[in-house]
Amino acid sequence: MSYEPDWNVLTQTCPSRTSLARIANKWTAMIVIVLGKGRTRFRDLRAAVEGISGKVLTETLRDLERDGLVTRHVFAEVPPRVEYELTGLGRTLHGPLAAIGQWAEAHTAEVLENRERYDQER
Amino acid sequence: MSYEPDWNVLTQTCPSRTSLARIANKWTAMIVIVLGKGRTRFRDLRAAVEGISGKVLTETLRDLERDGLVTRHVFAEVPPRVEYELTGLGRTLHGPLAAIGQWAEAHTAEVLENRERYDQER
DNA sequence: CCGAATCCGTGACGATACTG
DNA sequence: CAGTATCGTCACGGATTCGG
Repeated sequence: MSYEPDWNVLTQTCPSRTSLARIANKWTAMIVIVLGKGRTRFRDLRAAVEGISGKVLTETLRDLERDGLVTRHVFAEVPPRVEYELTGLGRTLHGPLAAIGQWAEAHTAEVLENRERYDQER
Repeated sequence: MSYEPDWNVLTQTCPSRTSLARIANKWTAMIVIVLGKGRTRFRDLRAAVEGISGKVLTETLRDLERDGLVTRHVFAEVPPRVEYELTGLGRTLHGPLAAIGQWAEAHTAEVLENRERYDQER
């Protein structure tokens, strides 16, 4: 794995920032977390990521496919069936995103307390 | 460190999802990455996170302060000086977010290739 | 001069209806 | 069932102005 130290997400024009913007968002995180469990059908993905609309799910999956993080498997059946799966590249992203999700779950109690204290003080 | 298995970012109404939404965004990631280097003045933060507007930086820092991830130090000077610093809780988030940033920098070449291939095929 | 508030446009997101 | 299309809404984000 070659690393390009020239690329810096903090630099405005660096292409790496477009990658950061794509992966550092809640829908991408949740989708990749679910896909980490294995190949998943569109319908099940939509059910697992509670609250996501079909439109947003489709769009996010398209973007992930375009970036080579997800592969799309279409079955010529009626009713149609489409399954999504992490690519090798996508699997390298699963760990970091899962860590973010786990951080959120593990520290929410503390965060909620902090919010209450902050809101009371003002 | 107690972990609450009941909390699940995939559940629509779970409070942990509000935490996820806050930390899984590009501005938060970049700000926390910079603050990981140490206490930083607002002006320098704005310069380091290239392209961010003053308004967005202020708002994001307020939210991070509210959640207890960042402390705000105001100096009664002219011109004014305000410095921001990660809290203990904020430092526990630095690693995961830095990993996301490093992933973006490390895999952008591959992502760009994938995008070109995808766009040519259609 | 630096930090923050105000104003306002744009784009993301959700809901609905429709097609293959 | 898996999208696509259209539209309405609203939060995000940029430019500008204000305050100290």
